[in-house]
Amino acid sequence: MSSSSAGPAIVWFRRDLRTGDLPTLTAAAAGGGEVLGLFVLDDALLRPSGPARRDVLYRALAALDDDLGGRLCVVRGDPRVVVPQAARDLGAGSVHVSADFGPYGRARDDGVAREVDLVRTGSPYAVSPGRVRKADGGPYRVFTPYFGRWLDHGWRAPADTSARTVPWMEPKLSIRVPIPRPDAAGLQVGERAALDRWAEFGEDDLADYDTGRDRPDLDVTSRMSVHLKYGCIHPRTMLADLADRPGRGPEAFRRQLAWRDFYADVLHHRPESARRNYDQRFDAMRYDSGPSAESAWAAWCAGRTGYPIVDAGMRQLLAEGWMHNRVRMIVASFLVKDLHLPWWRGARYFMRQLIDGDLASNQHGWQWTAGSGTDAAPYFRVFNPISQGQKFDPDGDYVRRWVPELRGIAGRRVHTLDDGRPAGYPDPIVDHAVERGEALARYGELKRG
DNA sequence: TTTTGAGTTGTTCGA
DNA sequence: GTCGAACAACTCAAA
Repeated sequence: MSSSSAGPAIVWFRRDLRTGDLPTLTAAAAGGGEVLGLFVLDDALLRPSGPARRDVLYRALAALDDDLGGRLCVVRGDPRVVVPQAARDLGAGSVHVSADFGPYGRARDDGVAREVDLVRTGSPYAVSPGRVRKADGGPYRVFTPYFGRWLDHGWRAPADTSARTVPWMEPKLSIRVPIPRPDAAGLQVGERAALDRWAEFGEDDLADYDTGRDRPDLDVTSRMSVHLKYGCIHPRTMLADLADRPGRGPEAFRRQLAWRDFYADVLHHRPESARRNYDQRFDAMRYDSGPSAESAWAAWCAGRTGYPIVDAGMRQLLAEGWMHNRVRMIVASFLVKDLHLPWWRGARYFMRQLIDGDLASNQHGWQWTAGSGTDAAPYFRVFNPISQGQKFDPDGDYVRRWVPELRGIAGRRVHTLDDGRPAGYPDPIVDHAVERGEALARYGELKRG
């Protein structure tokens, strides 16, 4: 089959909900005919997403539909069935996608490709998984050398954006369903919102990103993760801007974009590591179970552990569907090393709650904390939730923002609660010093085992 | 071929 | 209060 067939071309949107800097669209428009914009609501992906991320998806779809002049065609079902059906109904010559490298996405796309002419152009990454290799051809397991090759690799300049004005086809498919439209109030997502936020971050906080990014109280991170999640902006667009910005801040931000690519690369080479320990020696790790473990789990989820920085983070997650990265590490360390619960429970909970939940970054970030991943933290690196709070939320503003019970306590004493706990705020559910020792003992067993 | 040094995100202890 | 050492084991690149 060939993309020069008589019928229209289909652009099947997935994690690329934009029209600018979109190679898929350029490829589809090259045939000169009409283009149908298609999105598939796939329950296999929607179910584990949780309501907050589904809401963001619907917002991004609504924005894309507006950009297409109301011509985005949304259908529901298994893509292996409905995409070929759409192609048949329209007599489409080809279906254009940007490549998906996740375990589910790859299997799904291989299935669709058996039925239609599926043309993969580009991916959601600056450097696609599998393209950065060691001299011996194998994948990297350590970030820093990966980063060196990643920088050498470079990325193509932003694609021609004139394809924005392709002749979008009227979506007259019978299987079309309406786009769920959340309230106009709330988080702004979509291509325009992503570009606006990126410009705002570049003006306000990028220059000091290297130091400010670790301070949850200051709230000066980019908050671009949610826009990257559904491809409302491509990292290539951001890297092109960063190239004109010297300094430590832009450099630190470029590193963060490389981490996103690194973890996608790791997952690409080891798809089973989304669910299982990357380092299988950790399969022998002892975890707590039973009623007291479940009650600790419930306290962690609800933000009622009695450790202020942990509770602030978990409550921000519940309220915003987002948590500052430094605090993600603190709460993850607490679940794994203070409560002795398995990383994948925390990872699954994050994937349900987070609006930016990205499988590769989330699962491997958790494995980094647990020590079972690539480039993992040394096992003895156990975060102390009180000193982490004092160091990164030095005036206690972040804690007071998210834990109302503690608003009456001024300054950094909100972390130590030296003068007692306000009524209604729980006592610590565990003793950190004791559980740190317990965690080290269990890690020690792995080495001997 | 072998060796050497460095590596996102830390804490505690003793001097 | 500050400071360096110790807390493993392994990957990877450069010498």
